[in-house]
Amino acid sequence: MRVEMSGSKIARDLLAHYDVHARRLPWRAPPGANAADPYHVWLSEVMLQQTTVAAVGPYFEKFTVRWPTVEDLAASADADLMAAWAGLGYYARARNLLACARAVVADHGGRFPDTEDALRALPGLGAYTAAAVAAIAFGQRAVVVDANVERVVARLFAIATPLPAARPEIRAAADSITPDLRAGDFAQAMMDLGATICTARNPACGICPLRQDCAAVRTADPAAFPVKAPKKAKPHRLGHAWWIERSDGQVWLVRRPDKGLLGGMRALPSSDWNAAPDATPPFVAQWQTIDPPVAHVFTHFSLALSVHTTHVGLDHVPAGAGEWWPRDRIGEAGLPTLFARAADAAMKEMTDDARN
DNA sequence: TAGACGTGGCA
DNA sequence: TTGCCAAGTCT
Repeated sequence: MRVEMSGSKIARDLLAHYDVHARRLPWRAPPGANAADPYHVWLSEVMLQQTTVAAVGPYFEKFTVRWPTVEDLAASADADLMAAWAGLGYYARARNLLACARAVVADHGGRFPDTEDALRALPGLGAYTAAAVAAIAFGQRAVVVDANVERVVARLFAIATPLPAARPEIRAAADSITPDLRAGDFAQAMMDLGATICTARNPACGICPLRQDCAAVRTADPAAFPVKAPKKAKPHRLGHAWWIERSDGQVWLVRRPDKGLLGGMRALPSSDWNAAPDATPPFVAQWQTIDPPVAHVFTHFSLALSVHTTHVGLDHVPAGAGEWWPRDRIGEAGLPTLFARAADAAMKEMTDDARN
């Protein structure tokens, strides 16, 4: 018989703290309730990838009201799902979300598999999410390592190897403190700790339940862990977008190719992101260029998007595939943020224009 | 395996 | 203003 049923001293200290201080989040089972719904756990985990709790909240609410079960989600039209995801970013997640829901229905009878390996085989579930769902929704012992856990573990063990080289070392250390029981609570407790106390900047070591267990708190600068490799500078790029407004108040929208930036999303017609300052418009007309361009920052480059507007008659036939969309209902088109801003700028310009 | 892939908040 | 950061995955 094991002496410590709940694993390491670290796990015991952390779980005791979690029992009192766990954050109440919409996708978590309330205290004392049965395990959380695997559909809710999966949906929230995907939404939370590289995304803050605050940003996810309204989207999780909207999705669970509109699609109460994984079967409902699997039956949704692609365009509806993509539009509902608009604004949350990393749109490959939305495409994979639908593919995963459909795989769960088609291959697993509408129930999520309960092992880490089977979960890992589903679209959009990588090492982290498969472990998190296995642990949180199904109570399996799984080593759940996200950026919070990396930070907490790097500090607990004062791991000086820089990321990403430190990953194997950090994972082994996380494994060593993960309990056999309550692995899901342990994972969530580690993430709560990372989000509220063991934060990236200005960690609150004074109130940390693990300060007695922590190697970094005994160093000059606990916040210096984890050590990170320097980042490369992000390039600046230029693009053009065209706001084509018909005399009946409708605007020409296109759908972007499934792969690549903002893949599968509705958008304004646009150039690529390595454009020359002077673009060739899609057709000859009187174009107004909005000044200044829309500035937007992506993960790997920043963009100055020059927006050009024109009016066309009812007889105008744009080249290529697309659809006319009422400008008054542009908010319902599900434009990603970049194009939503371009649309705002264009509509403001058109209004000012009409006034003069 | 390193780069592609969004967005908003904060210092 | 700029850079960092937030429950990563895919290729």
